[in-house]
Amino acid sequence: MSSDHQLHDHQQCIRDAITRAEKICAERSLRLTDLRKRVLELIWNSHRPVGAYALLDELKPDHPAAAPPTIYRALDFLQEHGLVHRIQSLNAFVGCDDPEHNHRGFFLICNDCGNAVEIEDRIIDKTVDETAANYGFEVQSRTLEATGLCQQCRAA
Amino acid sequence: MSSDHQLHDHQQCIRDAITRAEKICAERSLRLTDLRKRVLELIWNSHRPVGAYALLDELKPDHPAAAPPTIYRALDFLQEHGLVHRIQSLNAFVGCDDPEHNHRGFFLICNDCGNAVEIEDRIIDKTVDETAANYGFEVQSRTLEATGLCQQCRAA
DNA sequence: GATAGTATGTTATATTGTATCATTTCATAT
DNA sequence: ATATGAAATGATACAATATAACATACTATC
Repeated sequence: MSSDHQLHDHQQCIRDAITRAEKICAERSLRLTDLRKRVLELIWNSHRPVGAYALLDELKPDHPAAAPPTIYRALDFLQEHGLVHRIQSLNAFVGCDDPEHNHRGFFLICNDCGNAVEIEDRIIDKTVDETAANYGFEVQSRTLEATGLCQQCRAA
Repeated sequence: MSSDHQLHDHQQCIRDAITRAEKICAERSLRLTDLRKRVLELIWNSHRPVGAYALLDELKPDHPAAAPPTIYRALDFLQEHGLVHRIQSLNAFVGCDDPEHNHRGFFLICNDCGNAVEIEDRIIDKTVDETAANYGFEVQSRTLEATGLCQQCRAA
C-alpha cells in the first residue's frame, strides 16, 4: 500500500536526519545527547514547524523531568549547529535538510497543510545582500519566510 | 545647533506620518481615533521597532485605562491598513513610510543602533515569487527581514 | 578517583498575546 | 433630538512563549 510506503519514507527521513546530525556532531566534537537527539526526532516527525511547548508535551511521556528550559536548551543547541531552523513568523521550529552547509534558509510555509519547505537559493541571497548594500547596509543575517499554497494543496 | 535641527526633523517626521494616516483614513472612511493616533505617534517616536508592552507603558501616563488589548487592538487596526508593520524577528512594530501603497516591506534592522528601515523593492519581491513558483508554491505573504549594520553605524 | 567543564533538573518568573463580556461612543435614520 | 445598531474601548482573566538563576548530575581528561 502507498501509505506503507509513505510511512517507510517518513521513518527513513527521520533516520536520515539523525544520521546527518550524528555525523556533524562527531566531526565537530559536539555532544548529541539522548535528549537532543530525541528533540530532533520529534521535530522531524513532521515537516510542519512545531512550537516549543508542543515539543515539550511530546517529550514528557518518555522524559518526565522535561520543563521549558529543557526544550529551549536543546533547541538552542540544535539551532546553533544548523540542525534546526526557527520560523520567526510562527514561533516554531523545523528540521534543516542540509545542516552541513552553513546557511539561512528561505521558507515556504503552506497556509493549507502547514508544511514548511526550506529552499536554498543563492540568487535570492545575493539579491537581498545587494539591495541592502545599495542602502549602505551590511547584511549579517536574513529572515525570509513566505506563506501561501504549496503545489499539492493548490492541486487539491 | 544640529540637534535642534534633528529634533525639528524628527517632530516633522511624526507629524507627516500622522498626516498621511489621517488622509488615508479619511479616504477610506476609517476611524483614526485619538487612541489609534496616539499609538501611531508613539511608534513614530523612533525608527526602532517597538514592542507592544513598551508602547503600553508609554501610553499609560495619558491613558490610564490602557491594557494589553488596548494596544493590540490599535496595532491590529494600524497593521490592517498598512500604517505600521510588524517585525517578526523582534515581536515589535515600526511605522510604515508608504501606507498608500499596499505592500510588504523588506526591513533592514541595524544590530548596533536598532533602527529599522523599510525598503520596497520590486525585484526582490519578484525574485522571491518566482523562486517559490519554481517549487510550485504560490506566495501569499512574505516576511523579509535582514539584520546587520546600517551605513551610519558602519562608518562610526 | 579528583577535577573542571558541560549538560540537565528545578523552580520561579518574565514577556508576549488572546478570550470574553461589559460599557461607551459614534454615525445614521427616524 | 433621540433611538438604534455598529464600532470602539474598558476591564478582567488567562494562554502561550521564553528566560533567569541556582542546584545537581554527567563526562572527558588528568
